[in-house]
Amino acid sequence: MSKTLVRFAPSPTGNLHVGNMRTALVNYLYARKVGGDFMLRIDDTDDERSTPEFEASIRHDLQWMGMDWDQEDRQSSRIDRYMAALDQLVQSGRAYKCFETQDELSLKRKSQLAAGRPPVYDRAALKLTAEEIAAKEAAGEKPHYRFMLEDVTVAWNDLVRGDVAVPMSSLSDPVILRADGRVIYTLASVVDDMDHGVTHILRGEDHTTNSAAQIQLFEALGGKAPEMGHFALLAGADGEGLSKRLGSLSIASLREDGILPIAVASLLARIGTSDPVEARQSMGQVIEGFDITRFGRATPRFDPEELKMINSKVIGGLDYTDIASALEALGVGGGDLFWHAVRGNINRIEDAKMWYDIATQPITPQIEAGNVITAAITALPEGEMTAETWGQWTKAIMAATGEKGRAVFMPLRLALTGQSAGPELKGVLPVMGRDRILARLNGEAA
RNA sequence: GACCCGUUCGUCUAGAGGCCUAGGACACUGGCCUUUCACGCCGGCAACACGGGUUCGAAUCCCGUACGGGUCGCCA
Repeated sequence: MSKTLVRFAPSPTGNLHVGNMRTALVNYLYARKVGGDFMLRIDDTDDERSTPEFEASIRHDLQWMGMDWDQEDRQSSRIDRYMAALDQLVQSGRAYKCFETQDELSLKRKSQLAAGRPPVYDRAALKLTAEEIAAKEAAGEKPHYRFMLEDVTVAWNDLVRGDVAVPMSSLSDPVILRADGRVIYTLASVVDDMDHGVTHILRGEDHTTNSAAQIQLFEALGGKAPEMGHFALLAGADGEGLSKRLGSLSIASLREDGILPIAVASLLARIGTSDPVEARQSMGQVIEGFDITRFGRATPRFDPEELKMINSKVIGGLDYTDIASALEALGVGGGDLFWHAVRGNINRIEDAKMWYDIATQPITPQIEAGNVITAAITALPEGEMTAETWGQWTKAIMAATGEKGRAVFMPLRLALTGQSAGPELKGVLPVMGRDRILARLNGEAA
């Protein structure tokens, strides 16, 4: 049994969104769970749409997510291999030249559709004689090549969908080389998977029929298809296909919204499975609980609100050492004490800055009538505000006023922060400082 | 249009003929705890898309309908 190798094979024709990232993540987790290798393969055979910028962005997003890869390759560097494979298919009679133009083909499809028939290629090119082909080529017509499908039902045991059967009669012979000489992904991918020794192909169910054709391609090339797993695609929160609104769900936009990678991983690795979605603190935990057999066949909905909630939970469990540098970059002080006070009250790390500003920049206090504030002013301990100040102070206020609980607490919160809800004041007092506390208790905008 | 897949609490799902007066998690919600909030603990609300059939018995099997997703590219 060879070592498990899976791959994520994006084409650099756009930025990663949650759907892509889920595919990448599933592959990554699968590899890590069994101690196999994870490969990044850049599928850039479509050089009209592929750009270095998109490739860089994809790499950046993957790294941001905390995914590392053990191997990498790119299709544009393997053209020779693909041409050799094509040659092999031509020799064995499985690949053939076609001369229809794209217009002719789309016209053909249209009339088939109109007649209520599946738009399957009619293999007209197979009827061409050697002379006709020679004449066309002499006239300067460039052929494209198709792979001849065997008319059987291709079946396999899918890692997530169970027994799958695709009758090939419903499929067109796939084009594998374009008239302009560029290789099509269908062939390139199979050649790569064979050469690299990919053991499992895990991708979205939109590839199911592709897989059926490619299984024949693997065999025609003298190889054997890897294990396959096709998971259901994500839908939006309203049940609509995700593709219609990808813009707002790009990884980059999530990052800008202050969503942490581990929150994204926590959700994407579990959505559509029977395992509970929980906020994890590390990729190791996500890997540990991953099980591809838990995926269902139904289309799960991806709700950005759920991601936000998970993000809040992740943040609530973060230790100061985890994000000390991020806080420093934001200009948030107060150290461990302040962070612990604030982490349960924020949805994004950036929000810590908001509470820090409330503690350190002038605000308008809300002074509630009553004797609590008066007592607070006289009872405020002298000297440096520490972690112990809050306890001593409130105890003194309670003793002086006879009030307790919320009656003591809320007036203080309103006066000190101007808000009715927020982080534990115990951790806020030290950064606020005695002078500002006193001023706010006196109703000054300090 | 054809073909494939799907449809169980708001959400993700468990469920492979009697174990289901349908279980869990998240969300929501009531209470307890607590020097607010949160956490934690205890409780509650809440679903088998619809219609036929098979069967002593169906969420589970069959047929149909509706709805959703996917595929049908010289994209990947």
